Amino acid sequence: SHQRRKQASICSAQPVSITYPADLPIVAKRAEIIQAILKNQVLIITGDTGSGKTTQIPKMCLEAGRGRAGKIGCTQPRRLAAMSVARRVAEELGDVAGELVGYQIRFQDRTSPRTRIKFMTDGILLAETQSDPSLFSYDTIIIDEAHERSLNIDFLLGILRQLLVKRKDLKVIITSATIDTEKFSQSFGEAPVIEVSGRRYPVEVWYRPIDHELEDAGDVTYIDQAIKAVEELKRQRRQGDILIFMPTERDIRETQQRLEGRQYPNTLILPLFGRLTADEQSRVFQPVSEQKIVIATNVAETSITVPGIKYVIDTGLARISQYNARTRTQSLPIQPISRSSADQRKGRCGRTESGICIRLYSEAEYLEWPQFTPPEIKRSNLARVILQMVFLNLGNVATFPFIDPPTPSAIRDGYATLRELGALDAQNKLTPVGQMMARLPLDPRIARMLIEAKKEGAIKEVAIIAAALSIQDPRERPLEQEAKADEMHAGFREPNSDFLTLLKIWNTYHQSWEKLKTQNQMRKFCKTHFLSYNRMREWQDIHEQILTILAELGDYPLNQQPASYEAIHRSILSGLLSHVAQRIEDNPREKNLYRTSRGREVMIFPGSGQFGKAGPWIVAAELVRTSRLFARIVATIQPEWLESLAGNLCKRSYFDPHWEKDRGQVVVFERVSLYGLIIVPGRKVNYGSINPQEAHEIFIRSALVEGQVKEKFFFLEHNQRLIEQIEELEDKTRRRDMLVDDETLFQFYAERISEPISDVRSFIRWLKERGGDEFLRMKPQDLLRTTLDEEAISQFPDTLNIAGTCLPLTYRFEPGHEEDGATLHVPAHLLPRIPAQALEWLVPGLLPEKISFLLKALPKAYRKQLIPIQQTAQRLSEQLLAIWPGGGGAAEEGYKLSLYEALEQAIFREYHISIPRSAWPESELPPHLRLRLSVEDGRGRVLGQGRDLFSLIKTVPRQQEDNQWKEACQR
DNA sequence: GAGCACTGC
Repeated sequence: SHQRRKQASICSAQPVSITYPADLPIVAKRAEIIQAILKNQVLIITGDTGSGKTTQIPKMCLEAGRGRAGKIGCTQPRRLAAMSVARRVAEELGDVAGELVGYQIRFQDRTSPRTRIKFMTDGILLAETQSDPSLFSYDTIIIDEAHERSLNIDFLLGILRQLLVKRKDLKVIITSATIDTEKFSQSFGEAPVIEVSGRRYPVEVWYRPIDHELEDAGDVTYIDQAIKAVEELKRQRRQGDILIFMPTERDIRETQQRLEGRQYPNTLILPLFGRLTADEQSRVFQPVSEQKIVIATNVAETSITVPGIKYVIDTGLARISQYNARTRTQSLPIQPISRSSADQRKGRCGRTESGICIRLYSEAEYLEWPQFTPPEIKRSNLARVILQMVFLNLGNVATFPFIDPPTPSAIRDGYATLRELGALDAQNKLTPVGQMMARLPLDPRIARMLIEAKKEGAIKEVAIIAAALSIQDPRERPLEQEAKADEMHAGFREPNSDFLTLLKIWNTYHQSWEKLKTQNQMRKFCKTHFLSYNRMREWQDIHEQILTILAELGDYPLNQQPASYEAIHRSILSGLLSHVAQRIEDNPREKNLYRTSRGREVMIFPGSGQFGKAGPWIVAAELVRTSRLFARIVATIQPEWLESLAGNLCKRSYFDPHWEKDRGQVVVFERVSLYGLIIVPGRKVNYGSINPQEAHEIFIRSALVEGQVKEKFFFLEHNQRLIEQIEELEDKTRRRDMLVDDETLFQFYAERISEPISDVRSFIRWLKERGGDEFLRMKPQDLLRTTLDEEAISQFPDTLNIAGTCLPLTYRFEPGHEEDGATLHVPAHLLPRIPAQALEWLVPGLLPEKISFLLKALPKAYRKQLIPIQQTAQRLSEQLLAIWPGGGGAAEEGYKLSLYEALEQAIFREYHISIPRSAWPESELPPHLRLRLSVEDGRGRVLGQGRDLFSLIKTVPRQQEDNQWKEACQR
């Protein structure tokens, strides 16, 4: 039918006649819409894709007198749409795109000063808010496809809500395909809603739900169910094209293979998903005589419109990106879609004639599903949005008028990410680094890499890599040619880093460009190397854009020398510190399993050049959870690089602080971890600089109290001598209560060493400043717990006078030890002259205990007569001590009397009791109550030891008299 | 041992 055109003249300087294609449903509402534009600041228009809203509303704005004080800006979610819509509207206005009607997308600005209607991607408008925060260049803004609720759209809508208060002259029109207008209307002060019907044919819905019991048992899959649906259509000999929605590429390939296996006559089966090459994708547009069965992912839901679809088969499933702020993990789970998504899929047929939508789920399930897919802002890391907001001074994120405000935890996580990248300081204020990151059209992590690259002198390489990480992988793996593609790609592979592999692709491509110089030749080059020409161009464009901005920022010089592996990867790491992983060593069979931040287990993606080849530490450009958590684009790194890059993000713990004599320093083991990964297991560091007070205490205890120092200190030697003397007294008197404990020694030093010194060098310097160590020399009263009992000590002589010679005595107080008690040191030649009685008489200090023991161990008959034993023992001890023979004076004659004989005499004298010699339990005496002999030669060598004189005499060979003994004794 | 889809100073 012929188009009936409605004419109107616009009141503007340009003599343009505005006509409308009459068969578009929206044209019927023209007057109403123009009135609404005139009356309201905000207007919401809903209508399906066929309604003509995208092309006609801008024209109605023009007719309503908009586009004079500023342009009419129309945003589109996709570049292609912005471009093609602009061309069509220009054509309808009898213009060419770039004049009255222009468009701007990334890398392409087709507007002129005359442009009144500007189509653009929503990203462009968002970017314009950086230089024109109030969007003064527009008097009208149309946000098209607002129902798609991308991050850009939600951000723009929030900005517009704020802006409308300031700019009363600005008109905003929001268009949406769905009936979810309430939210939009409410957010914009109950703005009026105009509904425009779509131009649609009826679509019948058939529910063919999968049996979930069989599905859970693994007996049937949604692929089986989809094939059954195709069968049903085929059985009924239905002719139109079929579109099947599948959640993943794998499912598509499987479905394709199985359908091909059925060898339907006159049928063409085509896969459709984002990673397909442009050629492969374009096949769905070509008209063919066969019946087409297109098996597609979500691309076919909004991005790619497959023409002429008569039947839709919908699994009701999709991979939906999900960001979990708590675990900081991005996942791509396969999930049931929303009702609006299911309706959108259904709407992919019925555009040119009536259609049928076969749903592989029940109506009840459909009704249970959420009405809308959660907007992207609820499913993403907010770092980029927050950085922009801080940069543009848009106020508090938590109170910013988002239609669907992100959760507080998502906001916290976004801020944390930016602080970790150094874009914000601890007060969440923009840092100079953040300032630059905000200006780069890159993900904050990637922008961060460039800032580090400046320090590393690696901007040239990192700019190329940063651009590569911003695009889809340029490598293509066409169906049926995967092996060949892999083979060609292997030529680019760099041994340790997928990042360098990308760099190699770039370099190879550009070296060829130098040689070939024509676009056609480069297309060929790309084809033979299985690279996407378009993506290579996109890569180049982004690279150029990065370099332009760096040049504008200034002071980002390109390095002339090629950067080292380390420089490049340190730069990369600066943005990806939470994407570091360490191989899990307890599983040697699985080389590709790693532990990454927050204890997550991650596997190198099998498509990576590092699969099975990476080192113990890696960094990954992306961590995405699908069937498991995968690391994609991976490089081997050295953990030593991390500590300085991570700075305050590193957690340090210290263990086992101790004194090291050789270093003369208190050291501690330092463990450094980053997001739970131990990057330094334990290295010795000076504890004095970490915990000076505790280090000081350890220094005093180990170096001074225990004396563990290589260097000589006079005060230490002095104090040590004093201590030894007191210890000797303790050994003699068999007490452990004379010397003060270590705590007191510690206190002595602690009180006097006023500075928290913990190493020998500082200590020496400090002593010098103090003019000596006098004040650290102890006096006996510093070391003694009580005053000395000189009388008691005299009972333990240092020598015994035997055979005209005084022989040295030493003491030890250590029950159970062989040397416990008193030891008499005897020159071998004097051994035969030692009287056995000397051993019995022991030393005065031990005699009372010996007598007491002997009395207590007497046979009962005697013992009974001596009760109370303790008093008896004391009395006898006094008498015997009076005649103790070892003190000299009595000299040779001293030991004539046996101790037992003396005891017997005293007992008889006092108690008139005769004790026979055999009654004394001599053999039961504990060792320390028997004098011990150490037989030595002149050089101090021990020839024999023991408490039995006669066996010593038998075993020790005779020696000549030694003068040294005499001298020693006289000293 | 294998990843939905868009997009930008």
